Amino acid sequence: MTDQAIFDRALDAAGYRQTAPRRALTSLVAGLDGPFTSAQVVDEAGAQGLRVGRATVFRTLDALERSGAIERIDLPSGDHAYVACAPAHHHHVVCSACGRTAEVADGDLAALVARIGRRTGYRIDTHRLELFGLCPACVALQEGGSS
Amino acid sequence: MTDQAIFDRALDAAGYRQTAPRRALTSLVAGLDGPFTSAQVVDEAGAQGLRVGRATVFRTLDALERSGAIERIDLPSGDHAYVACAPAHHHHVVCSACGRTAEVADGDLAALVARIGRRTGYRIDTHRLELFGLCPACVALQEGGSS
DNA sequence: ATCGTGTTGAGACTGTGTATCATCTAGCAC
DNA sequence: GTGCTAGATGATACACAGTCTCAACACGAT
Repeated sequence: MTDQAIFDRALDAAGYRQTAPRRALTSLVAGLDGPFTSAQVVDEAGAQGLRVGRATVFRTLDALERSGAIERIDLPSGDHAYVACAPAHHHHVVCSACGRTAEVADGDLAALVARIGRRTGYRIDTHRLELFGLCPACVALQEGGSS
Repeated sequence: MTDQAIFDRALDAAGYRQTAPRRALTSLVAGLDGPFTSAQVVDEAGAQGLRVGRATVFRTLDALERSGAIERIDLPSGDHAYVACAPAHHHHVVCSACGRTAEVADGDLAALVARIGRRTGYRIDTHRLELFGLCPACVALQEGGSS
């Protein structure tokens, strides 16, 4: 759950116009927990009776991504999903049970990436680290339930 | 460039039958350098006059992935690609200019992942690290050409 | 209020990947 | 070698994500 205003401000800052469909979508997305796929947003928009075209959903997600308000991640299944996030460079841990995500500061990884660059001779520009597992709540639930 | 026999052996070991279409495809894939997409394999198969169905290409790539002979990576563009690789857990650095890849041992990352697990409280099962940049050859080329 | 430009929605389109199903064949037992 | 059977194949249809087009529209600057 994120504040819709954050999204709207990010879009505004990136030079995108404030329009009714975009506000409707940022509000919708703000109400979603965990990572969401574009299909999910399209469905949810339909369920809520928003009359926004599919293309607009993709365009708005794209705009949000460009303005740094959401980030695209790749689920282990190969699907693409988005997560709301702070604009700084960081990574996500995704709970494979409930979908909850946590952000992880880049911190130590930068050093590791630099080391890999030295070792392989590659000049590394970008990297992507994604972590999957169980969040504390789901770990507790599993341990409570399966004993 | 990888040895086709490695692929065939991997398939065999994983309990897959040796069939003509599979051998044709492993041979084709063995001749590809760098990461390749399924579309690329389909096209190449057509170009070489192999009469294998599209479905078979997908099935064979799936079989190769399951048997650990190739691994699926996600390009920054969001496309899915495959790379031939050793069966041990590791990561890839992909050259964004020529597509050449290098493998990076998991090594230090394991410690980092453990630390992230402790810090976030997540019980991390799997992770994915992908690095993109310029390989040594392309770095040299760029420096030579752009001065 | 006017105007230019960015945005919208509908639908056509492209491309990737999966499902179906009748046919075929690898590999095994004999 | 022959016959058998599970697994594999290819053609085709299908499902789905994402892009493109284009006429109509509306934001927001003036």
